Amino acid sequence: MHHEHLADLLFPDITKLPSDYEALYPERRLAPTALVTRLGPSPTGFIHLGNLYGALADERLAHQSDGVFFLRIEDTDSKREVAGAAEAIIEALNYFGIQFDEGVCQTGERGDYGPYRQSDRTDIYHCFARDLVRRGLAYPCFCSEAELANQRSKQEAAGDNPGYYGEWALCRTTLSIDDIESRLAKRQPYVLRFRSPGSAEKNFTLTDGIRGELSMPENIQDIVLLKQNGVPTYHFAHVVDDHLMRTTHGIRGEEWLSSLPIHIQLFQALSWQPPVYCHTTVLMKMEDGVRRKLSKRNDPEMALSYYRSLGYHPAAVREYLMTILNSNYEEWRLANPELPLTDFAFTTDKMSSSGMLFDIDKLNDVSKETLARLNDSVLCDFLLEWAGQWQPERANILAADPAKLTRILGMDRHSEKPRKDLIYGEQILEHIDYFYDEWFVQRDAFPETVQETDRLAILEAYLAGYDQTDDRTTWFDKIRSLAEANGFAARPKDYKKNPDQYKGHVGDVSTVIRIALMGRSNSPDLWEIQQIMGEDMTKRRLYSTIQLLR
RNA sequence: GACCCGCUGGUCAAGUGGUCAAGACGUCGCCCUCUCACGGCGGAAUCAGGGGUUCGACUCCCCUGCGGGUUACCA
Repeated sequence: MHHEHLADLLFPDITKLPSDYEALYPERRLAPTALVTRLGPSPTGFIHLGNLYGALADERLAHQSDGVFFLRIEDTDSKREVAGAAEAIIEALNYFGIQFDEGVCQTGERGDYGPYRQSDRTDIYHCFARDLVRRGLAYPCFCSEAELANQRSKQEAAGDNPGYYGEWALCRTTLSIDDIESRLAKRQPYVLRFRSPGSAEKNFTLTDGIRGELSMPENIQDIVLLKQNGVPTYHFAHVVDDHLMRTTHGIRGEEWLSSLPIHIQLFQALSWQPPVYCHTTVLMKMEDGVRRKLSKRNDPEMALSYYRSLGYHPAAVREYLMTILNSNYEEWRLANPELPLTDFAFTTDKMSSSGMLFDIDKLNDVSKETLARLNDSVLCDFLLEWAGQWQPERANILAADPAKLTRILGMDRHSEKPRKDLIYGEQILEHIDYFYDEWFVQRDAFPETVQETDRLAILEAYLAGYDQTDDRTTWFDKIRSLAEANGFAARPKDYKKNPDQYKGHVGDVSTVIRIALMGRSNSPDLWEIQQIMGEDMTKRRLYSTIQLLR
């Protein structure tokens, strides 16, 4: 009976009963196969690739099953909180195509299972904490930080596991109700601890959505439920929330695997069904020959903003993430190049349980394939928008003639075998900068194999015979004759057969023209480039190079 | 230290007792070709190690090693 008394003592202001909340947040009226998932970031202001990786899994699982995906802000640690972080998270995920159905949003909150910020749910946590106290499953602990530290060193010295459990859980057993009452009267600070019913000898098993059967020893730690300031710990808060918000699948990082016994025990203590936990793996990188977890401090490529600022298309990042998220996605994509990724049947059991290396080469390849499927004007709009945000001064130059930019981006991309050399904004700009006088630079030198006098002769003859209205074959026939006239083979094969008879072949000649026109020896189809550049720029570039050579 | 998770080519991986151990990226070579790109063909390259169980182990069990995580009134 004194549990009841203690509960009243600790939570005098709590009037609602657990059953009230159960009624307030009833089972969702969804199809039995519908999944309810959530993203529960803490608002530290930093959102990384790992967050997006998990969010994409959450999103797919919920939406492909006609379920619900919601955003819950887990702000129980005010020390780490950054103002405006929630909005930043929403905006960043939104950019990469992740939409929430429910929870915290730009304009506040929406949904019937809120509030969705843990800091607004104190009464709810206290109600269930009170219930645990009432049932003898939680108790106040007055041990100070110093006492706990002291105890921990004793445990270490004795070779015992550290923590607040069994014999070491002093406040669990030694405190009488009178003791507690007088300490409370003196306003002595305390935390509320869980009275763990576990035993270290016993194991429990459960099925992880990703890892399958898991067997772990029961939790025996009397973990903290409510901190001194009355705010719940993650352990307690997420259990209450996931139940009341009727979450069916809890996708989270593998760093939570170790505390799974705590969470399962809490669900049992509250007589609730836990969600299907799905513990994802961490993203790592290779450094000095060893695998290392990707860290936000040292690895800029961890930040989502990194990809945004470089101008990776959100669809490319999503596509890459899908390939590492589900091992059969790539195969599916190969068979269905045109389908939206939402047509893919995503499953948790195809997710990897071993730590994977982040592979920028793969991302780039996926990005090439993705951009190849985008039509020119969409790509153009994307590039303009990206540049506008991250490179305003360059954006102005591009935006002056969007039609030209569209043509540039469309070069050689409309055949059965389109070019796939566009990867991300920054790279694309570098790729096409020769179209703009402001960015034109002599990147490559003339080939050594072509004498200086020949360079000049070629360019002079080319300019003299240049006709913007030539079609592609006429134009190239001119180049062939130009090559021959200057002692170069009209066809590379002729040169290969008799290298001694020629100075080089038509390829060398067009390289000279390329250098003059674009400052580089490699480029897409020269004729098409000239068509886009226009007669004026083409002739001007040829002429100024001729001047230089003279 | 203890506990937990993981370990197939350089990378992502398929595989669930019997396979010449898929595929993709990367890499190398060849072909196509005015360069680049695209595409085509081909090559090199993998079951962490050791014990079991079994007629037979990448697959099951144990040990070791390596990597990661947890061990907070952070999440």
